[in-house]
This record gives sequence, structure tokens and C-alpha cells, in this order.
Amino acid sequence: MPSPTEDHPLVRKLKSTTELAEDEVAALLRLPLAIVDIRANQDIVRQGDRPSRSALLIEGLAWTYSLTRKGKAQVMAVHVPGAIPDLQSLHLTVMDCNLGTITPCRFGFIEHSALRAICAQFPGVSHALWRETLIEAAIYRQWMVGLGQQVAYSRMAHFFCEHMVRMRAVGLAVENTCSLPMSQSRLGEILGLTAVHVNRTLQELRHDKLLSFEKGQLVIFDWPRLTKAGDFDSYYLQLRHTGNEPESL
Amino acid sequence: MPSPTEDHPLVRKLKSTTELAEDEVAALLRLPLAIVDIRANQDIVRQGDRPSRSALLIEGLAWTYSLTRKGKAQVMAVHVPGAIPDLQSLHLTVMDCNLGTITPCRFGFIEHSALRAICAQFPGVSHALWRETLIEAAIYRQWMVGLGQQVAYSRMAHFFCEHMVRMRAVGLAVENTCSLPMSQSRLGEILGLTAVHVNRTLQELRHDKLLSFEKGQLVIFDWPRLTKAGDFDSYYLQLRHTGNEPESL
DNA sequence: CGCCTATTTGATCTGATTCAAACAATGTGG
DNA sequence: CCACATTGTTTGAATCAGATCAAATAGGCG
Repeated sequence: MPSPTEDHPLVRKLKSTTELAEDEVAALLRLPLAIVDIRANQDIVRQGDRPSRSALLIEGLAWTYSLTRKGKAQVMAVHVPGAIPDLQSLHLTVMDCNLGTITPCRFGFIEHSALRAICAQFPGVSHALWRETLIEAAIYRQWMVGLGQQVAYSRMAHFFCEHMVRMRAVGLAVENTCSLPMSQSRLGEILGLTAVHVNRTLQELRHDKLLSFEKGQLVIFDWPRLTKAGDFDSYYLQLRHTGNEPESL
Repeated sequence: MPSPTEDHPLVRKLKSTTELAEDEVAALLRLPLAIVDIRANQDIVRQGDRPSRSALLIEGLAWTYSLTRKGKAQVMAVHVPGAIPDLQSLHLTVMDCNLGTITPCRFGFIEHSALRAICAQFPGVSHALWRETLIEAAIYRQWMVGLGQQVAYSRMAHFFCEHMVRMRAVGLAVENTCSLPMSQSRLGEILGLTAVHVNRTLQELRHDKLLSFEKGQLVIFDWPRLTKAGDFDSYYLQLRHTGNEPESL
């Protein structure tokens, strides 16, 4: 029986990493959201923009990416529901990267003024949001280890582990299955690999019976070996143990 | 004639990115610092630690790095004086990476309780510190572009550009010269390259007359071409224009 | 069916690593 | 002041992970 607050993606997300008092939850539930549905492959904010509101991802997958002068894209982060991918713009006026949708998404836009007000009134909310941005930085750090030190096989294994754990943290994974609706070439963009190499690496992972990834569904068969292959340990996600995670964390 | 506040590395650093009111500056100047000198190649905090204070880097160079299970190191950030490299620990209990010295360093340790107090009393300080952590994340993002998309030549060019601009922002660069006291192999650790490849790449940069890097001194000869080679644009550092930067930003 | 997109396979190329060794610079103790 | 160790720089050759180029195959779907 999910409590009413668990229907609110932001509250659920913040609660997965930070303890919140009741009045803080209540205030968060009162935050005015401008709900907008956006189709896949659209940019929400672009490098150089100066947004006056931040986007709460309610449904779908989004990503943060940057373009080099030669037009090559580097993906920095994949966002799952509950995230506020451009929360940074609350304190950094100019966007230094792009935020776009991967799948069709539902966003709830929150005015910066409303965020500032709630932060001023509830230090616990301010703390939780600051913490969110710090966790995102921790995910970046982990991602850098993959980019700099790991071969494709490990990097991909790590990504699948991270995605599963993050989806689970917001209640979007059942057992060792969750949705990951994208093509192999899209996955390649995320991992910084060519579609060709993604395909070959996926074949290896499949051959090693670690997981299956087809039709937008990710199923992990062998957590222990996959986490080992990806050098994955979820500590950096700073998740609280809320009692709804299965055997392995 | 430097104003007295400019002698305080933290104030100087924060002022380079964020406007501060007088009472905020005064409060920052009152922050109790436990000054400690630490020799080169020492860890300040390690992955798994739960620090109760953060380290203000007063003098020297430090870095944040992480180790893979196989013992390979990935450097995430190089810190210049004025930075609080482990400010994250104010809100994330457990360190997910290591902080160590590159050169001999002087640190001023600040109790988290003191930081929390000043943040509670001065929202502007809280804003400035949050902003610092967000700028660090922006630097991460930029670094990821280099790791994922750029060849060694560009990546190195970018690093030199960034280091010069950041040193300049805290008053530690004269013209196009600043100190960068490290060996080529150390530079390789930072860039995620082998010492051999660093050497060959440096030869190229030298041959192209873009810069010189010897005896711990970095001299940039050709800003326009170096920034182009490194796909460098300082916007992501969110620097305010304080009027003490030379022709090119 | 034909069209379009996604997956798969093969061959070749390349930036960077690895291994190995020479060489230069600096410092240390006899 | 020289012998020697130590550390940093430079050069060469072999190897490798992944990119690139090209094309075949497999699905969905109007």
C-alpha cells in the first residue's frame, strides 16, 4: 500500500536519498508544477540558455549531453523519474550543457522562485536538494572512472547496474528487470561507443549469461558477476535503505 | 594594492565566481581555520571516510581521484588554492573518492559545524558554496567531454587552458605564465594517458609553438590556437569579470 | 510488398598502451 | 670531484581496444 506521498516523484526521489520531515514533505507536495508532455529526442534546455525554472522529470528518460565543436556528443548523465536534471540552473545562470529527452517524457516545471522560497523556509529541503546535486556529481565521478579506465565491457556492465539500481530506488524495477527503452546505437551514444562496438559487447555480455537487453527491457541474470564485471558498488548513489530492495544492493 | 580580504584564499575564490556582501565576507574571514602543512603525495581524505570537517586548500595543488578494483587511478579534478575540494562531505556523509596532495600543501580545515552555522546565518554564503560545488560539477562535465571525445592533443591543450584560467582567477598567474609543478608522468595520471604518450603529445604542442611546460612552469605562447586545439571556452567556470584578467578570457 | 530502422558481421585503420631501453638531469655519499 | 643511484625525459617497436567503412540480414509497419 503506497503512501500518498510516494505518488509524487520528487518526494519519492528525495526520500530515497535523504530523510525528510513531515512538514518538508507537505511543502514539497504544495510546489506548483507546470506539467508538460514532451516527445522523444527533444531538447528541454540548451547550452547557453538562462532558465528561470527547473524541470522535474516525472515520466520517461532524459539525458544531459554536451557537444564538441566538431559536433560530437558526449552524454554526461541519464536521468530517471524523480530527478531534476537542470537543478544546477537554480544557482548557475547559464547552462553549460544540454538537457534532452530520450523517450517521450512528462516534466513538471518548477519556478526557481518557488524553489528558492521553499529552500529559504525549509533548510531540510535545501539540504536535500543540495545533496541531490552532490550525488549527481558523485555519479559523474563514477562515470569518469568508466570513461577513463574501463574497457567497453566493464563500462556497459556498470551502466546497466547503475540504471537498474536507480530505477529500483524510485520503484521502477521489478526484481531484476526494468525498462530501458532505447536502441543499441542510442546506448552507444550514452556509453561513448559506436553502435557496432555496442553490438559486439552486448553479444559478449549475453554470451556470458549476465543479462538480456532487448525490446527496451533490461533483465539482469547474474548480479554478482555483473557488478564484478562493471566494478560496480552502489555506495556512491548514497541510497538510504528503505526496505524495498531485493537481496543484493 | 590588494584589499585585505584578497589575502584570504577562500574569500578570493568565492569572489571570483559569486558576488558577496560585506557582512558575508566578514563572516567568512571569522571562520576558524585549523592550518596544517602537508607534504606532497599524501592523502587528506580517503574513499569511505566520514569527515567532520572540510579542507580549504590555501597553498599548493591537490587532486581528487578514485581507484578501480584493479588499482588504476582516475583523476577527477585538480584543485587550486581557494578551493574546498571535499566540500561535498558537508552533505554526503561518506567519501566516494580520495583527496590527496600533488605538491606540498597548506590546508585550513573548517569544521562542518562552522560551515553549517555560517550557511544558516548567511544565505548568500550558502548560495556561494552550493554554487562552488555546482561549478565543480560543471568542470567534471567538461572533463568528461575530453575523456570521451577528445584525442590526447586536445585534452592536454584543454587542461593547460583550464589550469591557466583557474590560476589566473585566484591571482596566481602572471600574463600567460603560471606554475604547474609536476612531472610528465604526473600529468599523464591527470589526463589519463601514459607518460610515454604525454611526452610525445607535449612534443607536438611544443613543435606547434603553442606553449612550453618545463621545470614546473607553464607558459602559453598562443592562446587563440591553444584554446581552439583544446576546444576550450571558459564559460563553464562561471567566472565573474573582476577586471584583473588580460586580453583574452 | 516495399520502406525504414535496428541488428549483425567482416575487414581495415588508428590512437594510445605496453614493453624495453637509452639518455639527461639531479642529488648523495665517499 | 667522481661514482652511483634516482628520477624524469626521450625514442623505438609491438600490440590492442575501439573506430571506421562497408555491407548483409532481420524486423516492424503503412
